Amino acid sequence: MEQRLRNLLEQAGHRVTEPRMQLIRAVAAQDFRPFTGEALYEGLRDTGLGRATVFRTLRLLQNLGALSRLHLDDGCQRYVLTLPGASENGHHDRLICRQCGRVAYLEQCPMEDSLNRIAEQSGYRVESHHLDILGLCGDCLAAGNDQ
Amino acid sequence: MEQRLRNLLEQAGHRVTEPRMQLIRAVAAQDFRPFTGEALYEGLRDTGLGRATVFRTLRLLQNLGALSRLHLDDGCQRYVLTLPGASENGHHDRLICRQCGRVAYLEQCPMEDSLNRIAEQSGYRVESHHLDILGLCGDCLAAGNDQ
DNA sequence: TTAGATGCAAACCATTTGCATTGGA
DNA sequence: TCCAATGCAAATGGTTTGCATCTAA
Repeated sequence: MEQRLRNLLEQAGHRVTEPRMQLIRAVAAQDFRPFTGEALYEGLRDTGLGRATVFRTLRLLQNLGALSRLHLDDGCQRYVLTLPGASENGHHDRLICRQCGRVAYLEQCPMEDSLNRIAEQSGYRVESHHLDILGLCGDCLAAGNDQ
Repeated sequence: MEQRLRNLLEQAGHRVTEPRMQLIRAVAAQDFRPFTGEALYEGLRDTGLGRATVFRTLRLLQNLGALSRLHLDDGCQRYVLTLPGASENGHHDRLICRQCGRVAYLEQCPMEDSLNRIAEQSGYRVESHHLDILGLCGDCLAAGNDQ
């Protein structure tokens, strides 16, 4: 995962700097658990990374398709790692556990069949979509956190 | 629409005050076009409404189910009117025109069939979901704004 | 060598809060 | 009457910007 992010930077013509690698390591360690820029900055504070660098680099990684934002009721300031290659079809269909926060990606888009019908009925030219499914993941159910 | 919002307030035991009615009129005038709290405040500034009242009341209307937030790339600070009764099933499936911004609601949830299958395959207990479809509406297509 | 990246601090912007005052039920 | 709602101003929180300095390519 670190390698993937590093490659993304290089291939887009951005420099691979020490601060960026430090951030990349921290991001990779989150492993599909959402995080805020501020939280990441806190965790990297002692390495000397500046707040601006953290936010700038997160935005960069988002633009490169490696991170996406989560849209929960408390706002949309959380980032999550995307699945490699998932950005090719332009969207991410996600399952989000409201208990532990972990994000899983649907391998297959459940909307594909519906989109043509929706376009027809609505008169829209459908370009993309954004689907988040909320619930409790198997682990949290098993742990009895199921209320 | 104004009446609907007014009723929501009353039925929930909130007072129907002059400032709130002024805000409700402004919100109703937006007619499924998204708006930010700040923009609404600007438009109401000369009526003497305070910023805090605007934001407090918008949040109240959101909690009552009359407004929901839009989740676009530039953040999620935009509100839109919901369809009356749409909050009963707990979610809103939307079509959003990226040109004119107008929001349309899908009458029928295109996910219903898929959700059971997704729950089964993922081991999640699916509780709700959030679907936004982005594209160009018929009007904008007809107007030639189609690039 | 040199544009791109960094760190710091200050700026920014939307939103929230504290508090004394007002007004709807 | 009396508590919910208001307006103001100040605080907040997350994010961005300006700028001098540094460093990867």
